[in-house]
Formats: sequence, C-alpha cells, structure tokens
Amino acid sequence: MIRLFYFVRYKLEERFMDLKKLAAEHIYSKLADQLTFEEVLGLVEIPKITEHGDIAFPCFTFAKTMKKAPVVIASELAPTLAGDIFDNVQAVGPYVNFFFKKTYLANEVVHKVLTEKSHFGDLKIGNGRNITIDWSSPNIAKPFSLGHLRSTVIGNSIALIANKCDYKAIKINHLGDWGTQFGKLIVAYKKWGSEEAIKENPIPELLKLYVEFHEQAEQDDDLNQQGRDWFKRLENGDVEATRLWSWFREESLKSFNKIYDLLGMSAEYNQGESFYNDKLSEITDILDNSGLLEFDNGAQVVRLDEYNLPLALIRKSDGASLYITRDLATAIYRKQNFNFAKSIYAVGNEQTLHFNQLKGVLRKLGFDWAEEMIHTPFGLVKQNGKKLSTRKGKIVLLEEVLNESIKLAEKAIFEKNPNLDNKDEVAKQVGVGAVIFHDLKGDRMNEIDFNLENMLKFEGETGPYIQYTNARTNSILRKANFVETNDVITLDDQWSFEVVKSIADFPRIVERALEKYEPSVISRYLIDLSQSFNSYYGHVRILEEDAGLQSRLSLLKATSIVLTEGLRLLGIQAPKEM
RNA sequence: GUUCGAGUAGCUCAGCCGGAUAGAGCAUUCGCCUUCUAAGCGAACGGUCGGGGGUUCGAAUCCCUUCUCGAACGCCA
Repeated sequence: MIRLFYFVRYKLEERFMDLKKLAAEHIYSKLADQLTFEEVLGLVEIPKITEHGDIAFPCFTFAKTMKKAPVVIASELAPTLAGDIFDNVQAVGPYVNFFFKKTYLANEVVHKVLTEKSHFGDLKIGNGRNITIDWSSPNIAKPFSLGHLRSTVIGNSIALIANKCDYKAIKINHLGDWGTQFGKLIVAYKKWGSEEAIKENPIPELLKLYVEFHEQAEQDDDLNQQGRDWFKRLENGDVEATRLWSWFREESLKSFNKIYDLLGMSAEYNQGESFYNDKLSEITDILDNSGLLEFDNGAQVVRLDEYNLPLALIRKSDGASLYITRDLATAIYRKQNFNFAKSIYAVGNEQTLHFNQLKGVLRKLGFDWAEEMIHTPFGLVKQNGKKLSTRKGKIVLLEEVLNESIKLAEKAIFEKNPNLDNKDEVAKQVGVGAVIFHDLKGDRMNEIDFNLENMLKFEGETGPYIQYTNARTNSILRKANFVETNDVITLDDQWSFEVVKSIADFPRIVERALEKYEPSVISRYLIDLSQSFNSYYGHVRILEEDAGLQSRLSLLKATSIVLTEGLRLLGIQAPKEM
C-alpha cells in the first residue's frame, strides 16, 4: 500500500524530469523479478557518445549468474525492453541502448518548464529549516580583497541554492572588527594619520597607516607593544579608543556596502567579531566545567587525539581568549538563536584545521549539532604563484576590478549594440556578471592565479556568454511576439533534443550543487546548456513560418527560463537584451 | 616532519559514488553575417590522464607506493 502510494506520487511529480529515473523505471517494470529499482538505477548510465543512445544498460553483471556472455545477454534482453516512450531499443555489444522518442520528451519537458517557470527545479529538501552561512567577513580598515570576493560570491550562491531547496538561508557577515590590529591602527593614526584624509578616502588611507605601521614595527618593536596597549584600552572601554574604533568601523562599512550594492548581495545580519564580546562568558563557563581543559606550557588546551587532530589552544597563558574561543561562542550563539539545520562556513581552505578543531571541541563538549557544521573551503587567490599580502600593501582592489569590467562591458555594448536602451544598467550586469562567473566557474578548491585579462574575458566559457545566449532567446521571442499555448510540442531534430535533455537535467543539477555545496555544478551546467542552445540556433532557423514555429519558440522560452534561473542561483543578472 | 588539497591537450579547466572512441574554453589555422544578436556557430590541430604496482570482465576514476607543487600545523585572525 505504502509502496503503491510512493509509486503514484513518483510518477506524477518526477516521472518526466529525470531521464535516468524514467528509463530505470521502465527497465525495472520488465525485470522486477531479477533486480530492485535501486539496482537498476545504479546500473543505467548516460553514454558519452550520441550514437549509443540516451540511456545505456550494461549487462556485464548478469554474466556470472546467467552463465552467458554479456553480448548474448544484451541481444536477448533488448527486444523485451522496448516501450512506447522509446524510438529504439537495441543491443550494441554488451550494452542495451535506449533512444527516447524525441517528441514525447520535448513535449513533457517544455510544458513542465513553461508551467513551473522559475520554480522549475525547486526541491523540497529543507522543509523550511534554517541554514546559517558565515559569509564574506572582510576585515575592517582593510580593502575588500579578492579573497573576500570568493567567500562573498560562493556563500551567496550556496544561500540561493539552499533557498531553492526549501531551506531558509541566513547569511551572517562575520566582520573582522576586533583584535590587536585595531590597537596598532590607533597607534598609527595618532602618529601619522589625518582626519581629513580618512574622511576623504577612508580605506586607502587606513591601509596606508596599516602598511606604514608594519614597516616601522620591523625596526622598532616598541610599536607592537603600544599596539597591544591600545587594544587593551579598547577592550576596557576607553573613550578615545572606542571612538576611533567606531569611526574606522563606520567608514569601512560604508565602503564595503558600495561593493555589496554593486554585486547585488547582502547579509541578513552584520554580526562581526566584536558582536560576541559580551557573549564569551557562557562558553568560558562551559569550558571550565567540562573537565576538558588541560594546561600545556602554561596555556590551556583541549586534546583532540581521537580525531587525529593537533590539540586546540583555547586560552593564552595570560588567560586571554583566542580565535577559536570566539568561534565557539559564535557557533553556540547561532545554534541558540537560529536553531540551524546546518551551519555553513564559506571560508578559505587555509582555515580547514581551525574548523576541524572547532568542530572537534564542540563534539567533545557534547553538542551533537557539531555534525551539522560544514566548512566549505575554497582555494587561495594568488598572483604570480604568490599569496597576496595585505601587510605589504600587495593587494588587488575588488572595486577597481569591478569598475574595469563594467567599462569593458560598456565598450562592448557601444560596438555591438549601440541602440540599446538602458546601456548603463546592462553594462553593470554584464561586467559584474563576468567577475562573479569567473569566480564560480571552477571547483571551489582550485586556486585562482589572479589575471585581470582572464577575469575580464567575455568570450568562451564566461558569464557574458551565458547572458548573451539568454539575450538571444529573448530577442527572438520579442520579434515573434511569442504567446504561450498548450499546443503539443513537435520537435524531433537532434539539436533541439540536446537542448531538451539538458533542460530536463536541471533539477538533478540543483540537487547535486546542494549536496556538494558547489556553485560550479550550476555554472558548468549553464555552459553546457548554452552550448547546446547555440548549436541548435546555428543549425535550425527558429523564425521559419511553418507548423513547428510555436514548438521552437516554446523551447526558446523554456531555455530562457532555465538560463535565467541558473544565473540567479549564481547571483548573476540575466538581461533580456545586451 | 605531520595532516589536508592538487597533478588530465601549449595555457585554464571539466570528467573522478568504475563502463563502450578521455571532453570544453583559450591560443593557432581554416570556413560561416544582402533572413532570428558573429559576446555566436562549424572544422582542423593538439593527450605516456605525474611515475610504478594492485583490485576488476573493464581504471583518468577505487586501493597501495613514489615523485612534484600548494596550504595549515601553541599563545595572530
């Protein structure tokens, strides 16, 4: 009874949306006495070569039980596996190859997308539960670097993907707004700074002070002590220290917000490190009462041998807290206030050990939700094979990169489509889109060697290429005054079929992107879909006045919906014209 | 040294819960705008999937080993 219910639901909701499942269900219905549905699903695969059909069923595993050669089994099996959703089911060597009926699949897929619109691919996985995302987290008084761009863009996309899967994503900007460096900055400001200069040009001036401090401190160690003293005063609520700190923080936030506006991204909460200043006592009590703390060379540590991790240093010899202490308080605060189903940290690869230790300590403290803390690391941004260093003033300013990209987009529009209405807006969408896509195109863990020229390419596997493909579909739909109908889709050429199959894949892609917390699953997919579409466009004339016109336009509409939605999941706009 | 990550075409990468002839983009060469946006399409060129061993009917993919590169590794964050 339960099984039947499942089966009916499955048919209604998913039947047409996943070629593998669709074929597996069919094969299972013929081989139910020999295999379970899951076994069939595990065996079916999508062949690399189109001549081998849309779905292949390898017969090697039957060879032993049936005591026959796989080739023989395949040829015997093929005729029994035919069905009305297939044009052709044939044995080729040890495989049974299935060819879907193109018109059937095109009709199902296109109508489903036109009906569901941007909700196509929505998945009911999260049941409305919260996911917190430790997001962006630039350091106050330092420029917004390309490293923070990665956290911003990756975390934002993971949030959007989670929301599509029925989670409620909460991005929390864990600003680096506390620590000894503010003591140092205060020292530098008092020695060399000017109020007017900072008001005029906040971040570059603050950066100048920061760099100057580190240069001077190399000669004069007393400066470091003065820095520590001023930070102590700040912690103790000294009026002057607090005033300067607040001012630096405000000026920095203003300039960060300019960048967030440009990217079209924002946090649900700005809760930086300073936010937890008055929330450390709880974790301190928990640790003191846990019996886990041990003294080691004067400092207090927690051993994590059972996780094969080096011990975690929790408290300095002078009793002061450390990074991990603050992060423990942060994790507990987030659990208490947001009751997250998962807590994601979009933070660089170099902090993997830190997060493993954080998780280990929480686990030893008996918090079982530590299992739901997920660090989604990403590779470093380098230049000429070297890490970018703020301290030496070697840094690439994100704002300049974005503005340069927008300028190039303007130039491209001026050359290619000078009559475009809202040039400025589109240039912004394309320029910013190029930078975002470049960051999200590859595996998170890949290191990025910064290269402005590569970053600002608008041809090939780029953001603008996807946007252009979408603009193309919209241009044709406009020209044709397209109106949706319920007419049966009659597409049966090979090029449109590739587009149909790619569209049908979208829900699975969303699911996979969520499973792996990997935006590049989406970006890769969008490249595939765009290539399929552009190939179709190159081979078939869409605006031909014949019986298939409405079908072709419907496919374009469906393609546009999926491209737009996919770009949205990356945090990229999809202009209808460019 | 220990622990992670990575090594696939000249360059940047995809494929990695094993499957049939290892795929894209860039670069190079050639072709396609008097009909839908050429930010495009088609074609050519380009490979000891770091090396070695193993498991398997079958390995770029799994296991072992080795080399190379990167990151992290106690009082910074």
